[in-house]
Amino acid sequence: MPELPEVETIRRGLDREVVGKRVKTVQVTGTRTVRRQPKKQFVKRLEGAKITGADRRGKYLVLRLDTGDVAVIHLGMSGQLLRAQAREPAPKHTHVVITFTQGGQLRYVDPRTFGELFVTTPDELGKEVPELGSLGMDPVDEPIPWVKFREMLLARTTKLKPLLMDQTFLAGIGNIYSDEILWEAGLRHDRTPQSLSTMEIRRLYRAIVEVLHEAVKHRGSTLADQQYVDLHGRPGEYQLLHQVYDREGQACRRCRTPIVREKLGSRSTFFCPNCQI
DNA sequence: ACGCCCGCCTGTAAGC
DNA sequence: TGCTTACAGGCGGGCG
Repeated sequence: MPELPEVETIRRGLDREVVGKRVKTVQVTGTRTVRRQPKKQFVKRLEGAKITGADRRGKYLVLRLDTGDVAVIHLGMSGQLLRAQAREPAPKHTHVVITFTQGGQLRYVDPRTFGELFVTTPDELGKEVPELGSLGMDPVDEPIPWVKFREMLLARTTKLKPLLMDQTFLAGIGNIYSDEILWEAGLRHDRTPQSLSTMEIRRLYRAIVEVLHEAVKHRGSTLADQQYVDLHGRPGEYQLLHQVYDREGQACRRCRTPIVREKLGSRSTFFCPNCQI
């Protein structure tokens, strides 16, 4: 479900709501959510720890702990983190509940169970967790120098859409934002980096930064299924500004041409056949 | 090293 | 009103 803007919105919520709090108890009820280490070890390394910071790397959330460990959260397709009071009934598919000494809980809810939580050390993050060690630059967290972007892009031969979604190229972009970025850049999903003019590379670079920043500003995209909500259960608003994603047959806001949906593999790609060349 | 396809899951909506 | 099928923000692995 969530891509960089949604995860960043949740990170900001964690910064306000759980950083500074101390973990009292941890309950793991789901069987798949904590799968990288024994559940007992996960619980033991969290209980008693104070959360000292909330970071994001691509689509991963990293909570720093005063024990020196870090708690890593990946939401997969349907994961939610929700702030709640202990007396409120837990929603269906609540798999992990973290209760704080000051009261209140952080709940991990995930119907499809693709997401996961684990506790590790900062050292192992880069080494023993390969998907985090090989993450590309994060276009919101660290501005990418233009020259470096052009260099990185031209070193790859993958078509633009799968390249944007490749987490080792750039971290945080998924199916929604790759389509939105390519519309903004006026480029088709199947162009190769080598086919781009300098001006087109510049447009792509600018579109990546602009679309992601705008989406963060509007607190991410919540689609009809309401699966993405922030810590307080509130939806985002960037879906109102989507130009192509989930707009098959609707008029392009720039040229009125109907938006086309194509299947690439098993996933949908939306684009304007007139504006995107 | 790549691109494609599947599997991992549940819920919802569309189609018959 | 069913029952069945397709599809959904991610990712890793296996295949050719």
